[in-house]
Amino acid sequence: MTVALARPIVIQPHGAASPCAGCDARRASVCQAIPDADLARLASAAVSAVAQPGTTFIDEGYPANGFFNITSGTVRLFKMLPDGRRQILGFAGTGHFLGLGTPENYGLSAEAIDTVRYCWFPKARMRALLDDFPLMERRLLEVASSELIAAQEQMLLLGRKSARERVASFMLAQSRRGSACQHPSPRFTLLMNRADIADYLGLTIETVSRTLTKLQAEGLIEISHTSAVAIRNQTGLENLAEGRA
Amino acid sequence: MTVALARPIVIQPHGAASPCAGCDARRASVCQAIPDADLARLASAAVSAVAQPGTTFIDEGYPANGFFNITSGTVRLFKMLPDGRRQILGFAGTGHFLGLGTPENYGLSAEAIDTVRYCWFPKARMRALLDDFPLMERRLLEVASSELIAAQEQMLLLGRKSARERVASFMLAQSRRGSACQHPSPRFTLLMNRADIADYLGLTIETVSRTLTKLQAEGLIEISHTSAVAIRNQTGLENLAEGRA
DNA sequence: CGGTCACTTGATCGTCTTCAATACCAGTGG
DNA sequence: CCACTGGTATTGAAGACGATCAAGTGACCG
Repeated sequence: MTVALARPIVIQPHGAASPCAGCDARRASVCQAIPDADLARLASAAVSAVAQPGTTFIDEGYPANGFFNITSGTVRLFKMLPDGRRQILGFAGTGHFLGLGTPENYGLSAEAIDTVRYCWFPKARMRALLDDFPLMERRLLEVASSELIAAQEQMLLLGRKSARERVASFMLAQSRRGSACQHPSPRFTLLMNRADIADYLGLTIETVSRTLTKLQAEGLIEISHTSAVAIRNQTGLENLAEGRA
Repeated sequence: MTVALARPIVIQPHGAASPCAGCDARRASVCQAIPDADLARLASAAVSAVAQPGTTFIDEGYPANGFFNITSGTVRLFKMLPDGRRQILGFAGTGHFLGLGTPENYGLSAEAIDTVRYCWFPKARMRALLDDFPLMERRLLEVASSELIAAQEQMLLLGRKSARERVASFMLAQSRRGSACQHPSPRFTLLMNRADIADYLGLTIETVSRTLTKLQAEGLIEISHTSAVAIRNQTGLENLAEGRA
């Protein structure tokens, strides 16, 4: 079951210079807790790397030796059963912090969907960083808390929603992606394939496909080229997602 | 939809004396992060209260005005859909900390299964406590992390396991309850009814009942008086729970 | 003893899965 | 230019698992 460990290619061990200063992800990540003056310290604690599409860079069950901060690209996080069944726990994009809730061994696997760049923090250095910058620990607690909320929402979806409701919920969540607290955009691109969506929603590829076709026929959404989505009826979709329809 | 807010009965506002010193839950809770010398400070930040069986003391969607630490009893945590479908997210017992991941409004509801005693920390006082005892914040991060891991495990269960596998997983989890890192005990009592189990596992009462009957017939477990359980075949149950059977 | 409540058991039904075929698209080479 | 290939998505038909509906059992209690 366990896939061979594909080791990431290390690009540049962060040096005394400060690559963090110009990091696109910093604003959106836990690194925002580190003041500008200490960026060199932050940079020296991390190593940046790249994972090619399809590469697994965190393996469930393997010793947890560090933390990850995604600086670009998209990652699927998942758990597997011995017979190959897969449950995708979430998708991580720019600014996402991985490795939380990892006492000894990683509790999930992470695989690059497209080309993924990330910073890797060895466990000990992360510990030291947290000791010096309590604000970062507080930020981490916020992150963990919001992940917990998201996980609970997903438990409701997986345990109690129908296929239609799951797909509707997913589409709405995707439309909100990126646009933090702003207005969700009615047009967006799916970053993952049907298999990913199915394994995220606890369905099969076929059911996802059928459901999407149906939602389109009903005028709730519109899909072109399998990944370009437009929300046509926001409130209709919201009612469906919340089981009010 | 929303149940009328049943306000908890406040027993004693913690005073300068220190009820925390003799608290059974302290060892198992985030309060262990507070040194003995500062127990008075801890006690003055909290108010202890009791929730009668069936009482809802956290309401999803309502303003989050504080945190809870369970000192005795068992609580069901859940989310609901407008039409009444319920997903139980977990059960909280002695030492459990509630209110994490709560920015503005509570993201879940909490209901006492039996008589529940708890300490309530108003938001502001909790904030102050965390500022003064960074160790407590660290402890909170650990708690949040382990809850996240548990939630992810449950997502796998809800999304990808069969009814048999779910029930088997649940029974094993229950047998491990309490006995932290010790050997799981082969005999235990279910603290919740069939409806709770069903709503926790994303099944119906009938399916849970049927499945339990079958597992019993197969000699994997034994149930007496509907709530006294004995594990008869641990490894068989484990194989089933992990989908290896 | 009737009533309630929680659980169990049975019969039928529906949703989603499974299995299988087909469509679609990009890339490759004749 | 077009057949060929491989990967991904769609569509169709049949089947299974769990849900729903309904009845029955047993414990507890006034």
